[in-house]
Amino acid sequence: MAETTRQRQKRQTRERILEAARTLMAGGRGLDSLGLREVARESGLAATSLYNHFPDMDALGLALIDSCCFRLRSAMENERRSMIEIGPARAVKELVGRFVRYLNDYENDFRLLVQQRLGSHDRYRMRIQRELQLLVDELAEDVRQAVAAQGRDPVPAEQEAEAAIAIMFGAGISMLDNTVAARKVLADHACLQLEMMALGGRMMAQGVRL
Amino acid sequence: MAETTRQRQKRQTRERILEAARTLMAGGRGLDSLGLREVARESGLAATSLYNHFPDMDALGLALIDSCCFRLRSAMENERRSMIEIGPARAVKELVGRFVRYLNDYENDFRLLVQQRLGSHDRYRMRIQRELQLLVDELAEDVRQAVAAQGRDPVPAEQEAEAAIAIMFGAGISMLDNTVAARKVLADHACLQLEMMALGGRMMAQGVRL
DNA sequence: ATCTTTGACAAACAAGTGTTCGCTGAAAGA
DNA sequence: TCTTTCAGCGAACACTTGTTTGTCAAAGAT
Repeated sequence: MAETTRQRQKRQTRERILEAARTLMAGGRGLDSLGLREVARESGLAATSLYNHFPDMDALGLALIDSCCFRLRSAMENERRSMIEIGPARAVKELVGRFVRYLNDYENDFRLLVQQRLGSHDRYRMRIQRELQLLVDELAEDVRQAVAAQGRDPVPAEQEAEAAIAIMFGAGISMLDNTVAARKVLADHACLQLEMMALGGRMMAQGVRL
Repeated sequence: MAETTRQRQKRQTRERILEAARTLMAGGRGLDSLGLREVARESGLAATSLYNHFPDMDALGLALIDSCCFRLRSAMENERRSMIEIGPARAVKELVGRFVRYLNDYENDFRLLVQQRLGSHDRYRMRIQRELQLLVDELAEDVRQAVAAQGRDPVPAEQEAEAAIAIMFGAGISMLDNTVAARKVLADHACLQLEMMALGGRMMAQGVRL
């Protein structure tokens, strides 16, 4: 069934509201500090009109977070050119590269997600935690594939992935307060750290211990 | 010179204000959502009295953050029983152990720090970033000492420390939404991840590559 | 004992908050 | 063509916000 004019306009307005919220947060402001009237003003609507699109302020925030989760997933989605083909060193570089590109494009998304990961709002937190877990799982699967090709013990794959995400997000947080140019060196650091991690995982699977 | 009655009372009142703010944040609330009047009410003072202790609301927040930084430093301070003595595996366990104890004691401190690390307030952010950098530096020094005893190349010591902090903080964030009991398994994961990291660092220093 | 300092307070201000209600005009369905 | 639906709007409600001003009483200094 085709979309009626009404439906299309409503959808567009809704998008305009979310975009306005994004714009307001661009200066580094937190989601909590956004006011309904402020968002309404920025999107050129009356304050009350927002209630035609979101039942309350929380719903708006959740919609915003949802879209951020979606874009993070899309940006970090692996093309499944497995590590086996390109080798682990290049795989790390690709992973970090994707992440840096995401950060440059959607810096405020990332800020919002990391901020709200520990926000006061339970629904927001759970939504984000679930998303990050999916990210870890996906990466763990990649590690497991590469590992299987080497006949390694697959035990630490999840731990490796979890640590890798922690390292990358930590680097990302540092990058936020740096110029795009200075981020390159931070990205190199992250690569080195991830390589150490991968190397340690391989050795540990081979039975080497500290 | 001895402390006069006036000075003592003022100091105590100031402490009472900060303690009230802490109490209000105990439920997981963010610093941004705290109102001056709310803090005043909680500490049994008139709203205007807070201005006798802090020039404005931002100063109160900064004082709060400062005290959180101090407690984090105190809790994580190494007794300098170097890794050489106890071995890297036990060193990791001790590090994580200290961190978990800190987290159980000062959960809201940690929450506040991680939250405001990406907060909208520049002064807050920089204060926290500096503190975390000190933590990394300190840990890197420990790593370097252990490394020197083995005649290893000291290059990746800072990277190893940075990654280690990222891993531990990542684990800490996950722990926040879990019961104290369930945190033990997360702590074990963190230990494993840190061991992988240390192992990778050692191998890399020996020239082993991916 | 007198004078100065100062922490605590109440009142007030201008502006902000999220949300509800009743209305209007245009699009959708009959 | 007539009727229903509903996105957008202005007014209003009952708060809350950070901050300033002036007053008062207790502590410190002389």
